Amino acid sequence: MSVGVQRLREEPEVIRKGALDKGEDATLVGVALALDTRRRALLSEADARKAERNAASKQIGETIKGGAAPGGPEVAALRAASVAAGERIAVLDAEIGRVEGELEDALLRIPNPADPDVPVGDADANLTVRTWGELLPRAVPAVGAAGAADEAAAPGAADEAGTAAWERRPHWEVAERLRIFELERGAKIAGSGFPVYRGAGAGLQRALIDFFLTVHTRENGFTEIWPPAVVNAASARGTGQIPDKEDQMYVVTRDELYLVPTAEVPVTNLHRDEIFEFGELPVRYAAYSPCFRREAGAAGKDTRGILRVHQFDKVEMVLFETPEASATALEWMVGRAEDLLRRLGLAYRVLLMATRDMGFVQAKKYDLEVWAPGVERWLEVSSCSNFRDYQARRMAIRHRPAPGARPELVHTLNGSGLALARVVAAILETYQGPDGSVRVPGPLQASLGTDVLRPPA
RNA sequence: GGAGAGGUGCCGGAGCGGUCUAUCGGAGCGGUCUUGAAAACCGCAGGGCCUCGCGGCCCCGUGGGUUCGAAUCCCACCCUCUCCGCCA
Repeated sequence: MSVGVQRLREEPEVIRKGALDKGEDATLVGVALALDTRRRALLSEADARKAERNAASKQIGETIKGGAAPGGPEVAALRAASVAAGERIAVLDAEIGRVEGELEDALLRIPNPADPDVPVGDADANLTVRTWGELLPRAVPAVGAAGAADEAAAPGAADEAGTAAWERRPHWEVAERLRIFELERGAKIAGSGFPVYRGAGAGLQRALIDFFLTVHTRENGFTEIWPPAVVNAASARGTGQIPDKEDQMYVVTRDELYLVPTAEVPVTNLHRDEIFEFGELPVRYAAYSPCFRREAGAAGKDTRGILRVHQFDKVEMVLFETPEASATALEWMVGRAEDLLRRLGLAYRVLLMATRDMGFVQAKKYDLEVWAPGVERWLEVSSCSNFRDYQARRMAIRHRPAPGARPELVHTLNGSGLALARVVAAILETYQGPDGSVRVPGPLQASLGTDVLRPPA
């Protein structure tokens, strides 16, 4: 996870500005550069000494083979030279190790510069790229119209939309009447923030996962991956979960395993330390996984319902692209996530995140936010990013740009397609009726075996 | 969990203290020949780092150790395979 010394030497000003734009410490660029210079000087001397030692050792072998006594004066002199070089090497190697450790440390704290077309600033500078669908109000007027939801929803559903005025309820109230969440019991058996889905609620989870994966594999050309729910330390380090976000992860200390916070971690690590041959790219994976997040420090925020929980479900898109193709691939991937929301008939907007709101490792990032009319808020359901070569460098994921050519780093991207819990919340709030029923979006009807969920009598 | 075997460059597979600066075969790349292809032959050829370049250094699962010198010897750990045990 770093910009790499190569680029640091070539365009330090770009890296420096990138750090400033993201509100990070730009002085580290100078520090890293100085360490790199020192490292190279040390390396040169160490290499020279090692060459000396190798030559001496080789000569010892030849001298003995030539008939000299192994304990004789000739051999003893050579041996002394080799030992002297060895002592110097030990000192230099120790110093190199120390300098490289510091360099890596500095590099780790230099962010990936944002692409030139990313707005500079904090969250206020986020750009709304586009909005789709009708933003339903919480208060439904008396004349009965279901609005945007109708476009993709069950035909004939509008006639039940009422005559009397009413107010949409937040999703947790809708779910309670439907008896599809078991939040208190989830807290009992695991803890607060570990939701239990019951009946049609469970079916809804299964239907959404299946819908997303089916579209991705059959229409979008993704290869489906069903990854482990835990990863080892090397993988957690590969995508940068440790050391930066260690507090966010659940750790199985006994076996040194980490519960995955997103399928990005296991799936991106699939190709760690590998070289794609010419013509193998792009490689595009879609993967479902449960996602575990401690959400340390988030207590009290969004605690109602299932907006912020410790375990949720998500289908993730992970792309390995050539450097030339990654910019286009990001736009394409965002389009794939949008397509899912449209088919579900959920209003959403696409935000281009500004430098200080996009994260340390992303070069460019879009957020998809779905409209939840029951709470009248935008909910983030997808985050699609291009990391360029920043992640790939740490994981040594490379490709050959031409047959037999030297390997170069790939570009990695990933994006949610989509995160379930908030989509469920949006569905419940968008498609609810005054009687507590919820119409089922078209793509999920076959799987659920009904076009409407009704509260039990 | 127990016993045994093994981890070498893209793959297969030698090497078991000093011409190993890692043999050989296949795949790969370039070339000769050919209308084209195959075959044959010739050449190049793993990954990383330092260097303008010449060239040098490092990597034989990982990390330590012994030695003037380790793929080769010693220790620890990891992984794979076979058998046994246990078990969705």
